[in-house]
Parts: sequence; structure tokens; C-alpha cells
Amino acid sequence: MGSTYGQFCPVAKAMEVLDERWTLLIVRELLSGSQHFSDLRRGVPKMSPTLLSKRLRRLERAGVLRRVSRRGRPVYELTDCGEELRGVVDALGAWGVRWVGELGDEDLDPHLLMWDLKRTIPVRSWPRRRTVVSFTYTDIEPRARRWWVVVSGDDVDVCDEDPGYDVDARLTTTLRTMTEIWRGDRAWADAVRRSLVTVDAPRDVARAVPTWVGQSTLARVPRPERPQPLPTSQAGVR
Amino acid sequence: MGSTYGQFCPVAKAMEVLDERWTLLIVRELLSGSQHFSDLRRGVPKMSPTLLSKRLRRLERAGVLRRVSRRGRPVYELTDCGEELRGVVDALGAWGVRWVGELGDEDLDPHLLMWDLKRTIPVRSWPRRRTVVSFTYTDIEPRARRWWVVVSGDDVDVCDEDPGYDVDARLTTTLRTMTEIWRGDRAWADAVRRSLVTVDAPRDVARAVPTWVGQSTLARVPRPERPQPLPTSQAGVR
DNA sequence: CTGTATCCATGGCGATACTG
DNA sequence: CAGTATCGCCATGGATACAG
Repeated sequence: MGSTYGQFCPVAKAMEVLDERWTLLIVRELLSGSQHFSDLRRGVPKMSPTLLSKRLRRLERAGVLRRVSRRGRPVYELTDCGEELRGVVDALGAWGVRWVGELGDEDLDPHLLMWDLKRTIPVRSWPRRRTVVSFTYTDIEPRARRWWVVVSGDDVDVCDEDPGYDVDARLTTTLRTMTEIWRGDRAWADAVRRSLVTVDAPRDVARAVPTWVGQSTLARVPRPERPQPLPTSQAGVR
Repeated sequence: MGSTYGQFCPVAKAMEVLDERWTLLIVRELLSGSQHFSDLRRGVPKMSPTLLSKRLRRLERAGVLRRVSRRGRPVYELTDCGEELRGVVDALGAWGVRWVGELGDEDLDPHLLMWDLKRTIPVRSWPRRRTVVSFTYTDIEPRARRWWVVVSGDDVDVCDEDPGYDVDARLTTTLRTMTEIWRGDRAWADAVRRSLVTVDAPRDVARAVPTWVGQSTLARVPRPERPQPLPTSQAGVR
């Protein structure tokens, strides 16, 4: 058990299960479709496998998820109890996107972004024929700078090395800008206007690209009118 | 900062602020009307004042609350940002009451229960004249066994020693049963039928008492049809 | 009443390496 | 691929006493 609170209040009882570090991020991953240990690791790459394993066990004991073997492969799936955490995770996400907007450089991660991008690509908006868009992030180390998204039919592939196909559109931007766009902090139009993104493609393709690249489901949560109170700067010592 | 996750995901950013132990319970207290340091302490009695102070400071920095002085007395109040955590707290409470129902003896606390009771007494259901109901918990140490709820007009008082007024109804039950009733885990009618509660009062008063004693706002959250999966028993070692 | 100051033990968690 | 095994640090937070 995560430590107890000694309170009968349902919020306290819920937090006994959920307030440990990483726990709700694992639930988030399961809610968005991850099933295997390796999928989960990709979703929480900064977590050690030992700790991930421990959390999964604890969540199993709490009745949130179930570990089953499917075709000889372990699969983690949410129980009804776990499914119902969607309300909690959604509420947290909506609050977070509204009130905790400042992203530090440590929060940016090209692998995570491309993984999220892959999960939210609206394939139906893409041409039926195989279509390739390349991403170049100008502000990060060469290793993770270039990516290719290949959509053919209903299949989406994200590669970190050139798959060799013809490229229909080349996006060039910073990791930060692409992240902001995906989160819905910044509109495509705004980014293009300010030249934070360049789209190298025939005019009609260039116009379509923003509809090809998806966004977080939280992107359309309306933002507070006043900007943040104080992000982390100021508010010094008392 | 509570440790960071290194993720741009809004859920992760939210949890950086909220996943530390006690944090959301403090928010819960503020949401239910506590304003002063001592009120908050009463709501989270197992927390040391040092730690409470630390959390309040962190929440202030995060923009969730504001510390102001009102008539020379410090007051903690939620900002818009903090107010909006109501959605999160409600979702957690609803999930908790449905899926984390097993209460250990450590979770029962007469002071907390009476404090909650006081906050949820539906004064409008009581007679206008001063009315007194006594509570006796048969299963706990003498010190916290007897309580008196005094309602006169719109004022509610809860005493742990005899205020000396005539008593209109005497409830005798266990702390556990009363807690279950307040949470909505057990219906009044059921408790009475099973003789888990006795109401010593004239017949019409006895009938009214269940409408006098309030319940958690989460009490009417429907419970899952199947009982819990596994509370904490079983699910042994792997 | 509204906090601070200190002290200490625990265990959480990060890092790394390794196994079936 | 799906985890386990170890190890060691340091921060968390519980307890207690004290101050303005």
C-alpha cells in the first residue's frame, strides 16, 4: 500500500491507491491503449523497469488492472474499476493543460512526442495511397532530429531513420513548437505565420498537413483568459 | 517542486503539482470551506503542522491558493486555478466511494466524522427551535464516545461534552456504522432493521432523525453491481 | 492561534546490471 | 521481450518541541 491516511473520506481512500509517483501515468497509458510491458515503458521512459513492475503489481492488487496471458504474451488490461479512472485522468489532464502550461526543456522529448503523434494521427484525413511526412527538429541533438511518418491505408508507422520512400511534405520546426502544437497551446496558423514551422510541400499538400497531424484530445480544452498566475519564476523565499 | 516527470503530457504536469502526499486532501478541505490553518489541521489531523505549512506554501507557489490576511488573521483561499480542482476532487471521490469501499479500523475517526457531520447537517430539515441529538459510539474509547449536536436556527454546534440541554433523540451505534451511513455505504433503514443503530426518541422524532443527519455529497453515487474485486485480502505473493 | 525548528529513520526511487 | 536483483543515496515526512 502507498501509505495510508487514516481517513474514511472517499477522496483519501482513492489517493491511498493513486497518489504514488507514476501511478496515474501508467493508468493514462493503459487508457490510451498500451497493453504490453514494453508499450508501457515507452510511455513512461524515465521510469525504471523495476519500479514499473512494482506499480503494476500494486495496481493489480488494488483491482485496477488485470494481468493476463494472451497468445503466450503477458497483457495488462484495465478492469471496470480501472476503466472508471478515465474520469479522474481526464479531469487532471484538463486542469493541467489549463493551469500548468509552462514547459521546461526537460519536459520535451522527441520520442514521446512521436509516440503520441502516432497514436493520434487521424488516418482518415490522409490520402489513401502511401503518404510520407518528414519532421526535422532543428533544436536538438542529431540522433533524434529527423523522423518520418508513413501512413498507408490505415497503418501508421513512425521511423527515426529514413524508410526510403518519397516524401510528400517536409516539416521543419523546433521540438518545442511541435509539442505546443500537439498540446493545443499554439495554433498551426500562428506557428506558420510566425515562421516557427516551415512546410516544404506543394501548396495543396502544405495546406492539408495541419489536418494530417493530430493533436492531443485535450488540445481543444479552452484556456483561461488571464494567463497563468505565476508559473515557477518569482514567488521567491518568504 | 514535487519531483518532475520530464513529460509534456498535461496529466504528468498536473501530477507534478498534485501527486505529493496530502496535497489533494488539503485542496478538498479548502473546497469544502476551510479557511484557517486550524480548520485545515482539523481536516487532516494526522498531518504535522510543519508539513501542512510546507504544502500550503507549495500550493501557493503553484498558484492554487492565495494566503491573505483578513481582519488580521491569515486566510487561505483557492484561486480560480484551485477552484477548478473541484472536478478532479469530485472524480476522485466518486471513484473512491465506488471502488475503495473497505474501511480499516484505522480509517475510522470520531472527530473527523463529527466534523464532517457538522458540515453537512441540513439545518432546514430541523425544527426551528433548538434541537439536540446525542450520539453514543459503543465501540470506542470513552473519551470520544459521546457527542451532542445542537441545532438552533441556522447554527450547528457539535460538542464532545454535555452542553446541558434537553436531548430530543439519542442515537446509539458503532462508529463504523455511523461512518458507513454518512458515506452512503449503508442505508439508515438497513441499519435500523439490523439493529445496528438504535434511536431513542418519541416515534415522530425517531422517524425524522434520518433526515436531520446529513450525508456525504458522494453518498448517492451509485455503487458497482458486483461487489469489489479484491479489497486487500488475498492476491498473495507471486 | 499560526506557524517554525530540528532531528531522525524509513523507504522510495533512481541507476545499473543481469536472467529466463 | 518481460521482467528481477541489488545497492545506496537522499528526500520525505513523522514526531516533538518550541516561538511570536
